[in-house]
Amino acid sequence: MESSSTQLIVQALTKAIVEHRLQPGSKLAEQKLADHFGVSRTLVRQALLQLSQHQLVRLEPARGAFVSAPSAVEARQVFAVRRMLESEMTRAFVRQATAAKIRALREHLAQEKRAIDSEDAPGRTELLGDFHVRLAELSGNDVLAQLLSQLISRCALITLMYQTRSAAEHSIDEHVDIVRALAARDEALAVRLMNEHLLHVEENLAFDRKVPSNDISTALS
Amino acid sequence: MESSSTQLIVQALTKAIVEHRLQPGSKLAEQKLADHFGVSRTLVRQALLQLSQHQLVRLEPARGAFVSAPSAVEARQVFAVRRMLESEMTRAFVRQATAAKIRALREHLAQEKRAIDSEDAPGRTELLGDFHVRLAELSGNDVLAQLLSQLISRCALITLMYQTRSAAEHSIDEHVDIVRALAARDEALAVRLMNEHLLHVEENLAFDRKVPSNDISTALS
DNA sequence: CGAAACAAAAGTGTATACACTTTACACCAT
DNA sequence: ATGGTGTAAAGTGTATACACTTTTGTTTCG
Repeated sequence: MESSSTQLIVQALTKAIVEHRLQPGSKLAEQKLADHFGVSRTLVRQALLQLSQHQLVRLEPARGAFVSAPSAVEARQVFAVRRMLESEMTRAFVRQATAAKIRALREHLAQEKRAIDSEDAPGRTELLGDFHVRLAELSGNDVLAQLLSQLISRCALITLMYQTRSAAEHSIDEHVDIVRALAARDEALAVRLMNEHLLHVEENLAFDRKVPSNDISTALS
Repeated sequence: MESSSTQLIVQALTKAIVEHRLQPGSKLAEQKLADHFGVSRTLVRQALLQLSQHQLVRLEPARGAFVSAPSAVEARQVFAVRRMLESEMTRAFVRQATAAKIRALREHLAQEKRAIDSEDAPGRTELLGDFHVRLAELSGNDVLAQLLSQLISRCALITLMYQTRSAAEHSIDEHVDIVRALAARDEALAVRLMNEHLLHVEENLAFDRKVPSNDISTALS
């Protein structure tokens, strides 16, 4: 079992959703997606089913698939879980940090800094999220890394609506501080900074925006 | 989209896998399952796809679906994540515990005690896991509850191979202690007990058993 | 007797067909 | 004009068909 075509569709749609080219609430019609990707509805359905499990898509019986529009409550719960996982993950990282791992993180920070000037908000948000995923991967717990990766995709859906450029800069600064603490093997400080960082990100969300609808073919092309 | 038939199949298979009626490594042939549930392969495939996302099933390209047999490393990582989530969950519970919630937990403990005498090992393991899921649900974070529910299913797959009756009794005792601490609103103690409990469960695992194979129709009937 | 090669059977991967539900729109009555 | 009704179009839900891959069993050769 398992087709990589399906996986490609999942990735393409995930990217489009997380980058808000497909806006929350948009209808994802199976035949249109099938035409766009040049496959049958079968594979599209498989992909949509997966995305619904990742909570990026909502399936309504007999009505079809729609890009998720997470509620404020849900958003806060996701962030709460992230804080639980990431504070401990930070602790784990410090305990087995190596020079190579620190170097990898520093390289990522450089990438973030380069992206800050671009007008590409989705790209920025993606990179900011990737920092946390990278940290999870480097922490040596694959299960954690995969879980967190999904949670962060989910966050991106939320964050991108509200993240301002100044907030992005703020996040990068905090990432820098965290890496500094990690490099110094200062467990307590790193954990505290990570927690505060996540709280700051959450605080910067304004849960009172409109969600327009969108067309598929323009968003994916 | 979304069929409840598919969901029924997922639940039936999840139960069978978690209770070890379908043993790790067993082949899950689509047509056999389809015949058994009286549906077409289409719905079975959807179910298997979901189960693979829950890590209860492994899909091998062009070879089919097999019941997962988590490695020792993976098991330890899952437990590590559980400790991260559940210690914080315990903290959250204490902060908003009510008499009703404590009562609900006590009722669950009574159920566990009743099950301890039965020969039904899968049933015991299931109940022991349910305690943690219940706690998550009562803690008020749905996202956490759903995540933990999946992790615990995954654990059951592992645990059931090794859990002895004495270990089960031990777990129940620890559950009782935890609830006592929760009722006393003793946050620090409850968190500590939960952490120790999870460590004990993990310690009791012996990662050196054989995994026999199995037939579908007998296991599901 | 054992191993390699081939053929048949079983099984997966994807597309398509068709029933049934929802949505869109035009038409009619008020 | 407006609101409701009926009909056509579009879309989803499930089954089936068919190509292609893997597995299995048999036959043949060493």
